[in-house]
Amino acid sequence: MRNYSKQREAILKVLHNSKSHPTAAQVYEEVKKEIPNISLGTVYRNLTLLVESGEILSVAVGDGNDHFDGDNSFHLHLHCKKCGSITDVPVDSKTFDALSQSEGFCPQNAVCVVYGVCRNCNK
Amino acid sequence: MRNYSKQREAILKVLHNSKSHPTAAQVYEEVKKEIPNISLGTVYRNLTLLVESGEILSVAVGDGNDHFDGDNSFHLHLHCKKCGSITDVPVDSKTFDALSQSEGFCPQNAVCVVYGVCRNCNK
DNA sequence: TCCTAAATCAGTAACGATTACTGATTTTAT
DNA sequence: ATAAAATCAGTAATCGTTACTGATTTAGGA
Repeated sequence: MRNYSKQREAILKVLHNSKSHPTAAQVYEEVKKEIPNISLGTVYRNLTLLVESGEILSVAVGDGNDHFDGDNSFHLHLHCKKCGSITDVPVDSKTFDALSQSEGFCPQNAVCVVYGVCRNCNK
Repeated sequence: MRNYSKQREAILKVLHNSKSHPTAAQVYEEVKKEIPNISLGTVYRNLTLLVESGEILSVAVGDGNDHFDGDNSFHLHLHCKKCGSITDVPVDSKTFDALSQSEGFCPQNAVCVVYGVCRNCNK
């Protein structure tokens, strides 16, 4: 039973209008432009709710902060170890083989996590 | 200029002998069996060093803890939202399409991060 | 519209995984 | 053997995140 909330709406809008995969703190700064007295705790709580409902994705790239993605479709994230940028790439069977050519991105390593329910828990 | 250290060796051995993708605290508990007075800080510092040198992988599944993988080859991780297990799966072009059949795993979502250096930073 | 219960909020305190610091110990190369 | 650099154990500090509080907003029935 989830009620409407202006704050959650604004947070979702920030994510839909951004391609930079902001952190919770960055979402907070951005959403403050629309709702100046919003609380950082509110941002965290709603980001968690939106991740749980599948409306957004949480992306951990190992820089100590969670990043959030308003695009919840299945795609890869290219994370640059120098500038820290996170770039979306659609997934197809050639993607992994052809990253250097198609994206000018030199892949060094990758961590992919597929979320779901395992065989044992499906029984 | 990296020196040998018995502690780092033992940590690496724990990861190579494990398929369960332990957290830092779990590595600490395991490595204490061999080096009882090892410090948790030492475990964290060496895990960071090993990740930086590419000898191990850090896998964030969104449960609040970093998990570590002694297998640094490119593969997927299946994370069960019920039991929290993390399972390795080799990557091939059919993998994403056939997860449910081949692994009995029902994929709900996925976050894949490819680490590397982007086009701009390669200039 | 009015009213009540549930949901959400802002603000703040607490938590806990991780990092930084200290002086002692180990490693490596001379 | 010795000295500089690396690493260590132990502990304190950091900081992203979560939990708690009493106040406010939402939703649905009277």
